Amino acid sequence: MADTYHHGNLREALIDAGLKIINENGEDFLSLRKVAAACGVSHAAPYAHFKDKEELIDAIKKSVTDRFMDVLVAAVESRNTADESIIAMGRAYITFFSKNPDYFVFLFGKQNINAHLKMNKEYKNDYPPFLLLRRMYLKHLEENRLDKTVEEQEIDLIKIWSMVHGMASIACMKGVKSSVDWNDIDERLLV
Amino acid sequence: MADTYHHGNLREALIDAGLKIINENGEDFLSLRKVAAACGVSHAAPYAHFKDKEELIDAIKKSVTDRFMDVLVAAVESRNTADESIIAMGRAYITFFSKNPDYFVFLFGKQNINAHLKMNKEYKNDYPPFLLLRRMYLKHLEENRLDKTVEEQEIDLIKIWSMVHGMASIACMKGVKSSVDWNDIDERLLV
DNA sequence: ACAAATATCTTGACAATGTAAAGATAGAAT
DNA sequence: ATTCTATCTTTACATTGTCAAGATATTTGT
Repeated sequence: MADTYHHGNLREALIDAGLKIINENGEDFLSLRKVAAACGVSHAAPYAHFKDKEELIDAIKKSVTDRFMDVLVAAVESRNTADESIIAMGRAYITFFSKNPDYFVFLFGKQNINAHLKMNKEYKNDYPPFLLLRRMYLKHLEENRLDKTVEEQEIDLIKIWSMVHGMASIACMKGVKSSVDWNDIDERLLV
Repeated sequence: MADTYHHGNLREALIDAGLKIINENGEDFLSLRKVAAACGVSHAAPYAHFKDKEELIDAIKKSVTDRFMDVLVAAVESRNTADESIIAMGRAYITFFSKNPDYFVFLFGKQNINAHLKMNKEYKNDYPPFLLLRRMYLKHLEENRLDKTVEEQEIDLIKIWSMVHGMASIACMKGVKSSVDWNDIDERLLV
C-alpha cells in the first residue's frame, strides 16, 4: 500500500493524518506538505483530492463534527424523556469540548460555522447538533403538553443553545479559572 | 514623518494598519510584510517593536478589547440600577459583535482568550469584560438584598456570561438564519 | 482484449511569508 | 563629543500554498 504508485486510500489518510497533526501540535502547525509527507506521498498529491488547503481542513472539520454528533446522539438516546435527553445532550456538548478544547477552536474558530457542511451538501442550511436539539425540544413540548408560538420556540432554542455553547466556549478558554463544575450547571437548562 | 529614517510612531502605526487590514480583508489576509509596507517601512522593521507576528496580533487584539470595553462601560453607565446595567451590558456585548462579526472570531477564535492580556501584564488573570460583569452582579445582589454563596455567585455569573457570549457567538455565525432579534432576548437574562 | 479516457501521483518551479543576522542611522546618555 | 542604544534596512534562507507539465495506474468504451 505504501510501495505502489497509487496510494489507494489517500483521501481518508490525509484527513486522518491532518487530524493527528492538529491533535498533537495544533491547527497552526498543520501544512499541506506535512500532511502529504505523513502519508508518504509527494507534496502536491493532495491536490488530486482537495481543491486547496481549506477544502482539506473542511473535510477534517466534517470528520470531527461526525464524531461530535455520535456523542450527542448517544447522550440523547441514553435517556427516555425529552427533558432528560436535552440535559444529557447539553452535558455531552460541554464535556466533548472540555475533553478536547482544541476542537472547539478548530470547529468554531473561523468565519463560517458550517462552511464545511454547506460544501458537501450533505447538510443544508442547518447545523446537525442544532437540528438534534430542535427535535428534542419539540419532543419536550409534546411530552409536557406545552403550547408555544414558533417565535417563542426559536427564542427558547437559541437560549438553550446559547447557554450550552457559551459554557462550552468559556470552559475551553485557558486562563479562565473554572472553579465551576460545568456538568453541574446545565441541570438548570430547562428551568 | 514619512521621509525620516525613524518613523517616530511605528508601533501604533503598525497596530492601526494591521487592524485596518483585518477590517477590510480579514485576519487571514494579514501579514507582517503587508503591515510594514502599509506603514512605509521595510519588512523587518516590525521586529524592533514586536517579537513575532503573534505579538503584533495580540497588540491588535488588545486594541480591539479596549474599544469593546469602552462600549460596555458606556452601556453600564447609561443606567442607574444594576439590573438595568447588566441587561444593557448584555445588549451592548451582543450588539458590538453583531456589528463587527469578524471581531468575535478575531478575539475569541484562537486558543487563549487573554494571551494578549497576560502578555502586557496590564490585566492579571481575568478578562476585563468579565470583571465588569462581576462588579455589576455584586451590585445587583446588594440592591436586591440577595444573599448567595460564592459558589452560587460563580454559577450565576457563568450562566449570564455564557448566555450572552453564546448568543454573540451564534449571532456571528454566518449561515445561522437568525429570525431572532438578539436585542430582544437578553431581557430575560436575570429572570 | 485493446485503445482511449480519466484519476492519481511526481517533479519542478514560483511567489509570499516569517524570521534571523549583519549592518546603517538617528537620538539619547554620559 | 563620544559612546550607547533603539530603530530601521538589507540580505538571506526555510517553509508554505499553488500551479503546470509529465508519469503512471485504473477505468471505461468498444
